[in-house]
Amino acid sequence: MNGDRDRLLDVYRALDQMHAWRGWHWWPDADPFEVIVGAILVQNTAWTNVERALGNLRAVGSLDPGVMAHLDPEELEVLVRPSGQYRQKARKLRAFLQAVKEAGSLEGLLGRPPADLRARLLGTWGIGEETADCIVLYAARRPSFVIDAYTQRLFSRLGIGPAGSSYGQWKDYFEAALAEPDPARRRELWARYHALVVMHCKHVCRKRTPLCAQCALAAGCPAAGLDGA
DNA sequence: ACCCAGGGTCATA
DNA sequence: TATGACCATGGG
Repeated sequence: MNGDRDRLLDVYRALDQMHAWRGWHWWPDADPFEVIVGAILVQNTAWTNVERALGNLRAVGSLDPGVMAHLDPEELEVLVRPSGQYRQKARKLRAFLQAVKEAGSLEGLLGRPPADLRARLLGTWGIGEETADCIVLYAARRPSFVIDAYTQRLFSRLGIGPAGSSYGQWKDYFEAALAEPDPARRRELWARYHALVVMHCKHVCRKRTPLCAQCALAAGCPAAGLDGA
């Protein structure tokens, strides 16, 4: 529906005006493999912890699929330990490296048609829908809208969203409402949209300390009355 | 001493 | 399909 698109673009512009000053120290232009490692390590984890783990990996030159693949599994666990759930995360990284191996190369894997790539990622142990979409969007740089807990929380508050509540329903809703004829423009809009949502929720629209009265979205946000005395 | 963070898997009903 | 236990570190 066209009204949905307009509402989403209004929110987009509001978020952009609020957070553009923060700069773009987010994934959009980072190295693809680093994006993928970050996407796996950040699962249910604070980003500051992920930065430590990425720092460890960088320090030993392992932010490279070929190098990481030759690490001792136990050594990999030690390196990613600060990101929490370190045994699971190390196993997930090795599962992804196996997928790379089967595809021949990282470029070969990321170069597959987006739907094919997404299916292959979902077939990899430790990669679910959100992580797969992050990889398609920010590493392979193809359009695929990312849904996360922030997105559902923010837009539920604003009374915007699909009929159902499953990941696929949210994804389909945003992709339909924010359609663009040109794939490059589509990817750009979706990438920036998700980045803005994350920035907004990290800095403003947090669950325990809603600051909606100070937020440009306050007029449409039911949580606006929760803060203040 | 809690609570929770940019999820995902597995077992159960 | 849907809910719950589990993973585990570090910051507030």
